[in-house]
This record gives sequence, structure tokens and C-alpha cells, in this order.
Amino acid sequence: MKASLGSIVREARELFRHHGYDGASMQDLATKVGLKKASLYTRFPTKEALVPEVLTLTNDELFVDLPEADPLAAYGVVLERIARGLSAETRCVGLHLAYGASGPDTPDAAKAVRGFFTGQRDRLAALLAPSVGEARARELAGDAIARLEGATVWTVVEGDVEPMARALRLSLSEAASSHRR
Amino acid sequence: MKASLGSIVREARELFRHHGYDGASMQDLATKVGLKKASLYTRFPTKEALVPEVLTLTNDELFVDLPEADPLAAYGVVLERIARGLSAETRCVGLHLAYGASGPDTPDAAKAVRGFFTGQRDRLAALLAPSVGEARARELAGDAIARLEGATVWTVVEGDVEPMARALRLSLSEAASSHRR
DNA sequence: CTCATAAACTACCGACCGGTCGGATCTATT
DNA sequence: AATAGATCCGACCGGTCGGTAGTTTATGAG
Repeated sequence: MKASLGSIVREARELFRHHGYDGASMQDLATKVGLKKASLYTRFPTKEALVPEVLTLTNDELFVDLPEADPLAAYGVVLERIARGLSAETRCVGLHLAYGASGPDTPDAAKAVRGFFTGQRDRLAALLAPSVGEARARELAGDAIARLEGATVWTVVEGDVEPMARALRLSLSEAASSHRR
Repeated sequence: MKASLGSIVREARELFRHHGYDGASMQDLATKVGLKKASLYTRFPTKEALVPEVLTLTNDELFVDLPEADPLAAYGVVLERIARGLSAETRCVGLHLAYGASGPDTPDAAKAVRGFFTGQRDRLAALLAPSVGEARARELAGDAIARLEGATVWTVVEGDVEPMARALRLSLSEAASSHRR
């Protein structure tokens, strides 16, 4: 076992993030992890099977080690992690895959992408629900995710991270003021 | 001349929008417009050359026929057009190309994508600048674009257009209240 | 040390990619 | 009617795609 499963998934994530589903090739992935292409197929049955692994890994990293006592603080921590990650990498794997692998071909990938975003929103909303109600919590979380994802437009085309910072601030204050009511 | 230049560019836009740069093939485009692949190359020297055409067409459609007397109203009209388009098509061509064709290969496409978004923002900002100042106008316009683009996350993965409507309302009221000051 | 299994390798498949070539066909001007 | 130029087409190029077949090598249990 020359390359660990985790390292393969992490490299696949990098390729998907920067080249998209079609643009990322199994050959490139094999080279990156120091294997031959055929060897990858002993670990993953298809290219598509990489997508759920990549996305669940990414979401798990976002929701680990949160302050249990203070849900509002936990909400803020997750948003900050998302914003920091998007600023550092300029792009979102999930969004690139949402645009590139949500068609009727690759149905497993499409389902994984859907689960990535709805899971992210619903776990965020769960942190807000006790204080602002379920419906409003879902709106706040969904809008926050959309704003951060949208700000990647500017990180990608201009390398400008200020819009991301503004989107983060807005969503944090929005949650805080909804909470106070 | 069996197919007009305009119809080719429009079909190319549809393919880029839904399949991305890598995922859209010249063969598919040829079939869609009723030509053979080789014939496309009498009109466009490369696949990459389609990208600027697609994006300038799209931006021109956004800024045509605006109320000249009322810049704030014009600003609102453009945002509404963007939101309507994104809701109807679920995706943004520009964003798909930004993620998929902004690498060092395809430099012409990357420049066109950059110009698509910065041009959109700067033309929007020009409508706001007289009343709120240049710097603030750029922030408002950039944030508005980012929010609408980000809302496509939900149109793509869930077919939900409500986040888009909320993003539009927020950006409109933000511009209006900045204007009043 | 043996031996089964897992994991890596080489080599290959058919399909499709962007792009090119030489010739056929269409159209407009004279 | 002749001709020149634009447009279209069938056939093809080298290369890459996702995926597979068959074989060798590394590993770990008895």
C-alpha cells in the first residue's frame, strides 16, 4: 500500500477543485499520488466514486471540534472555516463539482454534491434553530453559504478576498441580531 | 451560410453553461447548430475563441435599454435581469467558465472571464458612483454580483429560487439605503 | 518458510478530444 | 456563362480519456 486512501482522496480534492470533474483525470491523480492509473482502480471502482469521498471528507473537517456549549459561537466558527478555506484555495470543490458533475450522467456524484450543500446548510441551521426557529435558521444558513460561495467569484478572477470578508461579517452579524430577538 | 454567427455563439453559451469549458465539445456544438465540426473552424479559429464572444454577448444583453434618467433604477433593472436569468437557467456561464477555464492554459478565455465580471461590476458601480462615491459603489456592485452568483448553489442543487430572490432584495435595499444618505 | 491475498504493475481497449487537410458545393459578381 | 471566394464536408491526425485484462510483487498469518 504505497499511498494511503486519505492522501488519494485529498489529492483528488485538489484536482477536482482546480480542474473540475471533467478536467481532472485519473492519470493526473495517479501521477500525483505516485501510482499507476490501473492501481487506483483497486481502491475506487470508478472516477465518480471519488466524489462522495472528497465531499464527505471536506464537510467532516468543517464540523469537527466545535464548542458544544455555545451553538451561536459554533455557527460562527464553521462560517469562518469555510471563508478561510475559500480565501486560501480561491475555489470551492463543492461548487466546481455542482456545476460540472450534477448532470444525469454521474448521478452518484450529483447526489453527493446535493448532500454536501444541504448537509452543510442543515447542520449549520441546527445550530441556529433553537434560538431563531427552524425555518429562519435554514434561510440564514442557506444565505450565508450562498454568499461565501459567491464571493469566490472575486477570489478566482481577481484574487480579492475582501468580498469574502464582507460576506462573512454580514452573515455573522445577521445571525447575531436574529439571535437577540 | 447555414448557421448565423449569433446562433452559434448562443448555442455555445448553452453548452458552456451546462457542461463547462472542458465538458463542452466542438462536436456537440456542431451538431446543435447543424454543421460539421470542421465548418466551425472557418468561423472560429479555436474553441477558446468562443469564450470572449459568449461572454461579451451575455454582458451586452444585460446593459441594453436602461432608463438613462434614473441610474438607481437602472442598477435595479440590471440586477433583476441577472437574477431572472440565473433563476431560469439555474447556472451562470461566467461562473462555470471562471471555475473551468481560468488556468494558464486558455489564457484568452481567462482574460475574457475576468473582463466579464469586472466589466459587469464596473458598469454597475458607475450607476451608483454619483450618489454613493466610487469606492462604496464598487463594493456594493461586487457584493451584489457575488450574492446572486452564490445563490446559484441552491438553484443548481435543489432548484430553489428563493435564496436568489432574497439575495436580490437585499442588494436592492442596500443600494437604496446607501443612496438615501 | 509457505502460501494466500491484496495491491501494484505493464499493456491495451474503444471512444472521444481539438484541430487540420483537400476537395466538393454554394453564391455573388462580372 | 464564367469565375473567384466563401462555406461546408468526409476523412483523418496525434493524443488523452475512463476503464480492463493478465501478471508480478509485496505483505502478513500460520
